[in-house]
Amino acid sequence: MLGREETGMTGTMRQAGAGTPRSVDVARLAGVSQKTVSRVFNDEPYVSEDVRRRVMQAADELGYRRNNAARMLASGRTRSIGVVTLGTALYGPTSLLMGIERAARSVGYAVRVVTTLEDDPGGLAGAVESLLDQGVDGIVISEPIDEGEAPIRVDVPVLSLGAPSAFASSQTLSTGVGASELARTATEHLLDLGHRTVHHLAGPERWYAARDRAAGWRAALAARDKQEPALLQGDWSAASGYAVGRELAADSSVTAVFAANDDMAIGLIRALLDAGRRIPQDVSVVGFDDIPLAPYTTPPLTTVRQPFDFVAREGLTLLVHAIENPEADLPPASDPPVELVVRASTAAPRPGGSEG
Amino acid sequence: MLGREETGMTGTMRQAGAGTPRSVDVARLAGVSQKTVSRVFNDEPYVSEDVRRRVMQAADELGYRRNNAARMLASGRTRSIGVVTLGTALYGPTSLLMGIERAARSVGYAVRVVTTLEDDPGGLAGAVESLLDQGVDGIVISEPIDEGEAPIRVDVPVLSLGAPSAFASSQTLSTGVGASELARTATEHLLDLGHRTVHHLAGPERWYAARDRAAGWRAALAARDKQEPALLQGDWSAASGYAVGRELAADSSVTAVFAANDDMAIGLIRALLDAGRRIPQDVSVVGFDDIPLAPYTTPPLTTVRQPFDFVAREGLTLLVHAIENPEADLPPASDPPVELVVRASTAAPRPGGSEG
DNA sequence: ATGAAAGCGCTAACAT
DNA sequence: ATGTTAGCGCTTTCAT
Repeated sequence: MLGREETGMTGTMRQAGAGTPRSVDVARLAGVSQKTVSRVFNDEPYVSEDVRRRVMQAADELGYRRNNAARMLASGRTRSIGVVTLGTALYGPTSLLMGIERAARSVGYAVRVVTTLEDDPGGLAGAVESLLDQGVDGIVISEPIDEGEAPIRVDVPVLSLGAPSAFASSQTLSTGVGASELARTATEHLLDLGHRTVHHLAGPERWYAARDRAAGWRAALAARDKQEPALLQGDWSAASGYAVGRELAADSSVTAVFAANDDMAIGLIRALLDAGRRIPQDVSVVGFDDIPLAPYTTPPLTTVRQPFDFVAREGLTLLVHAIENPEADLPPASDPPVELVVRASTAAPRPGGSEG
Repeated sequence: MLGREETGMTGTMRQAGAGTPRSVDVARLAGVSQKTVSRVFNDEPYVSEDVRRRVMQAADELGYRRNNAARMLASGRTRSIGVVTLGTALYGPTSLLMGIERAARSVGYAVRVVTTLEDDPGGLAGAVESLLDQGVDGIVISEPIDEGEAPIRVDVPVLSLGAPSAFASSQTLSTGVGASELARTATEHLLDLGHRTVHHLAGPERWYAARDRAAGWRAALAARDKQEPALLQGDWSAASGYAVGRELAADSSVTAVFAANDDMAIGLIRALLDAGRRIPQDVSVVGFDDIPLAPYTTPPLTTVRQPFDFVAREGLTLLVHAIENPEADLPPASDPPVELVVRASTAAPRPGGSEG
């Protein structure tokens, strides 16, 4: 008594429901071989129209659905990519995540997400480990932070969105949002308005995104031989912008500040306003991101728009290319559009009013 | 010549790298059976400390990692849950998503994400289908929309975050953020201040979240025998709040409005301000969500805080319970805390100034 | 406390 | 154009 033929009730409940149909069941009903069912579902060539139709109908009738685990095991591919992103509702990272999901689904890839906390040491490594355990064909690290760790070896292509990657990988890709150039444009806008110099309210030092923006700001200043004020340090939050703003309000020599994101710009403006300084008459401020609220703040915020969707789509295309053509060269990434959105938070400095 | 023993190079490159170690390799190196390796990695009982250590070391040495596809196939469980969420960076849905991921990971579940576009008919059904194809043990639908569709049959537990679900499922769960009660609190705050009545700027009708808030607003009004003004219709965006605000500005009889989210409240305020009305002297407005920017707007926004993290964690706990105890009753959900955050956008109406 | 054997439901290679 | 066969790397019985 081996009971080999009595498969059907195998003890444990399989795939959420005991009577789930298999491809063999479909094959039997359609009067073809199991392999043919597989062919139909994978859109392989050499299947007659007639057979294809019969198979589809049988599948429909039974409510057949391919078992992904079996596919993964047999093919060695998961058709899914993992995304490591910050576990907060920040506009930038979130926009990137949504863009990636959309792009991934459109090319037949599923998305697994793991979040990190900013103050969790080794969080990135843990997140990547977890994705590797789950099984993914590629990984995208969105807006990475410099954790100063030893590189981890990863066997799948890794796309770093917004920075160089700390992960050694067979293929390490990287796309930027062109943050540095965007930052430069923002700074130049202020300079063009006639400001003597521009202060910069930066994001946390460990973020590559923050460094890029600071670099762009420096470049703009240097190109016009402007004096470079001390960097103002924020943490992306409006609260940090507010804190910096309170200090800045006392210094009447500052007439223009470029904040590394819109949230900080808004916090900064609130503090300045509370201190009785007028925006933009007394001080101009430009943000970064163009969040949906930017046009509605007081005053409406001048900012640079980050092409999140563009970057997400382009990055994902690169990653999928690397996954599916392991040896091939990577297609060059095109430059994202730079867009400065001038609203009401910037103006020329008051003549002669800039010196305290 | 069957070559059965020559396994090792099986033609196609398996799992991103040909030489990936299997559990047999670990077993061999540790001098135990393959099953024992499995035992160790699953924390099963009846493994001696000595053996456990040897296995772990061998695994470490080889860089062994369990193959998830094989585990899923053999066990019939994916240990992952799917999340359907709106593909935008809205604060609420995003916060829920992040909260769910964190909670899921803490109990050993991976998260698959699929986004929907609001104007994509049948988007929800498609998203759920896609998750089912990928293989998930449970599904959470975050902030669902009433698509008026026929219910779809799903074989896994479904958790609806913020609304009744349109999916027939073996177990359909549902947790609310207590939106209705929150809305009621917000409205009462305005009434307590002395306003004759309160207008409501609602979210899109198809959203259950919008309906809940409107219901809470109505209840508060009814409880005090206040006249119920016509509903103002928005779409969650600040832009829609702005549009409504422009119309409202002309009507001096409105002194208090409760917006269904902070973004719309901010757009509304911008329009009112642009029209020369003062906030809160001429009109009070309260928002909903308590987004991080709320304290920094002009004026700082009075709003009700949604307990996203609480709801996400609690909902996920429920879902996992349903997954792992298919027959058991569900533990009752505790009520989320209600929190009104009073800032500067609300005040008592000017005496006698409320009639145009 | 440990091991041997038998699949899980597919895809891949090789027929035909 | 379609079928046959042999795994993919685990977990699950069931022995011992």
